Amino acid sequence: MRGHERMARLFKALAHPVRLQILEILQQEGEACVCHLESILGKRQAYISQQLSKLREAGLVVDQREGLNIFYALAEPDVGPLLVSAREHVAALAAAEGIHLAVERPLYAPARPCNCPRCKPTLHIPAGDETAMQAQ
Amino acid sequence: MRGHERMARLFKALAHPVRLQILEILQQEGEACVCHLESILGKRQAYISQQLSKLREAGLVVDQREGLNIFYALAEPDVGPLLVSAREHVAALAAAEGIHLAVERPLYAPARPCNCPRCKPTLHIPAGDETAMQAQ
DNA sequence: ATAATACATTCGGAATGTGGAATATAGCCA
DNA sequence: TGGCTATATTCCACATTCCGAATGTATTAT
Repeated sequence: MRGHERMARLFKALAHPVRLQILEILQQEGEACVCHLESILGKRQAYISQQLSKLREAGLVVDQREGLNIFYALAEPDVGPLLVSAREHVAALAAAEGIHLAVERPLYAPARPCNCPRCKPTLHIPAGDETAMQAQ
Repeated sequence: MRGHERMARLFKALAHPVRLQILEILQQEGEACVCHLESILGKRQAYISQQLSKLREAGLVVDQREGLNIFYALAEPDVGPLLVSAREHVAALAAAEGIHLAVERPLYAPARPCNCPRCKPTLHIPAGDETAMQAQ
């Protein structure tokens, strides 16, 4: 397959706000189970699973079962650097429009803590704070 | 608008092989008129214009009329670094699959030289050579 | 075996993207 | 003015993606 088609497929997988959020969470937390993502994003479980499926097909994440839970993590090679580039570009574009976007990644915490065994109870920001990465 | 939606819109604009090729050509040549892109890519003029329109809406390219010709160039801030990141990621992924993709950008030349005033007749590779960036 | 939990998949209608064909517009020249 | 050239836009059929609802599957506990 041509390189451009591979790149297009990669960008297609990334062209969705919820998928981007999932990747960001995985980049920050290292790994997360589905219930964790569900709690953080406040979306239905099936919906999260659908988006994870797309990310899996694109080779962007890997999954590992551990009892009832399935933990997801960024696949190697890591998309992290690419996401950083994209964030910088978007921030620069927004700055040129006079809009300020937070460049640093937001700290995620589940709205309601999920009860998976490996869920740490350390919540970084109080639930309901959604000002990060938001246009002003 | 949320930062993730901005990023998703950016990736959506990039999620198309012909648009990626156009950006690559502009990155390499600095600027190009539509007839030039038409000659290089071997696509219909209206089709090229459609893709350029998408790139314009996404704020990725700027156009400048010069007589009958309209010259396109990458907008500032430049998507170049982001494309480099993406190319590296795709190349690393392909390498992990045992497939070799050329990482360096291919040199483009029109199949038939177009007759716009600023078209240089320096052809880098003979017409018809399409092995660059192709899986082996 | 049954139930419960955590996650995945399938289905279907609405929305969006794709690309061909035809047509429109803008600038140049006679 | 009219015609020519370079580029843009509109229209349309078809394909794909999105996301809610329902259902399926794997694992653990009782």
